[in-house]
Amino acid sequence: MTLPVPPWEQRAPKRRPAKLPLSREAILAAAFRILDAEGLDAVTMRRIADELDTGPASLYAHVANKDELYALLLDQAAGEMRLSEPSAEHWQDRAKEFIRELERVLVSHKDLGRAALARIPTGPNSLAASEALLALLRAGGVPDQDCAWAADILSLYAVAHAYENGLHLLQAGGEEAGIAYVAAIGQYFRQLPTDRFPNIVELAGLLTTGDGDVRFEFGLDLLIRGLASRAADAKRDHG
Amino acid sequence: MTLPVPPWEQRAPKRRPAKLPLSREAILAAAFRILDAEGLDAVTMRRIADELDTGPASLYAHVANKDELYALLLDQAAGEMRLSEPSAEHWQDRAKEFIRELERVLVSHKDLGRAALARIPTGPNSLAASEALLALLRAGGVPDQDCAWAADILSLYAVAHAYENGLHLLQAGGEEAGIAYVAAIGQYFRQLPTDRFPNIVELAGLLTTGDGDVRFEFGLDLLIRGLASRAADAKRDHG
DNA sequence: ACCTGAACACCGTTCAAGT
DNA sequence: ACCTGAACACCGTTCAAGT
Repeated sequence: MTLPVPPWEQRAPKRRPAKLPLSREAILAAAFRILDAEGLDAVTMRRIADELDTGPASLYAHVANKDELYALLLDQAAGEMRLSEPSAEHWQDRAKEFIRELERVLVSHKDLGRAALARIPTGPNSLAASEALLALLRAGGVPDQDCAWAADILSLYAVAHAYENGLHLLQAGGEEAGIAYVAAIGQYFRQLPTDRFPNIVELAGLLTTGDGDVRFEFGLDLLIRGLASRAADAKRDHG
Repeated sequence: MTLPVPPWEQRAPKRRPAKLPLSREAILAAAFRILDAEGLDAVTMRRIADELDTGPASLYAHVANKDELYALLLDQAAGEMRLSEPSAEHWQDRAKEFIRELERVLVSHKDLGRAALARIPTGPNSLAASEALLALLRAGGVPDQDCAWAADILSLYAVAHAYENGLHLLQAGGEEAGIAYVAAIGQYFRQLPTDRFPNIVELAGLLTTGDGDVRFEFGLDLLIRGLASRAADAKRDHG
């Protein structure tokens, strides 16, 4: 049994319990909520403002612009990476784990990887991650210039893959729809004219097998083999 | 006996000199003009319509939506690639040339590479390019599954690099500004606290040396070495 | 110092109406 | 069939005004 509320105590129903004071943290938290639910495209200044019961202009007291906001999201995500210690003997495994971890964290925030493309990360968490990767590679005896460029290339690979993976996951509306889409592409390849596209037709099956993970591992294997091969060459030439 | 001319076939006297009839070709041409001058962000339905002296709604009679338009741009660009014949002995060089060519064509259209990310190309020119790449790899004796996945990974590498390169070229407002930006990043790395970021500080120079091209070649070397290494392993295991 | 409403200059896409 | 104007539901960012 519920008692009637006297008219003088009736309030407009507040959909949100308490309006927290605006802050960079609150803005980032709201941004992550939207990002994780709907993807990066939904993370607009106006949506965030909505989420915080204010107007879009209010955000600009705490964040320079949307680009800086994305950089902050990225650095916060970088802080979620679990970094491991260098190991001379197992540098290849450690490097692989690092790149997997970067990809994992990015995909866990949908298509956040897109925000990492074409940006040199300079936030504290991103720097700590780069530092760890460089340490991993140097411990393995990879030449310094290779370490520097490899850190760049390996991260680019993780980011690009994370973006593709995250977007598929998002727009297909789940893992299953993504698989169905790839299967449909396979069918499309199979029915192409054999005289013009013999290799595509013949390899249609192989082109569309493997989920994101095994394809990711394949590229990772190529890159690390390449690095090891160069490191071996350098050792031979030098010593 | 003359048939009546339907109203829509009657030609209105053209008051302005050069208004071509709308067509997919005219729309694509206008889109490329904007793209090559200002980059992908400027290629909006409304800008294209402006360029063609019409309203944005008119474009939808020729193009399903903006996403299809981007796919068409991409396939037309793929048609600009110069493809080479397979060669068993020189498959590594041929594969490298292919990836360089893909990157070159994309960068020649500013940041068009972005439109290639997270999209499986299905247009005729893109298919012809994929077909050529698969032929190149198979001629070199790369195992079929490796060919299939490598075609994907190598293209992803070219596309991701082209996007970064194209964007730097665009937003820096030219080659020189881009170099200045990288140099500034180098200075930033150098003044970081040595205790927290020893490797970044020490490698600051190496991290920021090399223009886009030599960094691109480095990654390409890693990938092709990796492929060759796998191919050698497969040969050993199998024969 | 922080927040706000209103405005500016844009978007992609739809739809009924025109030729 | 093709094209159009107007509208809808959005954007990022600025700015003068408020507290």
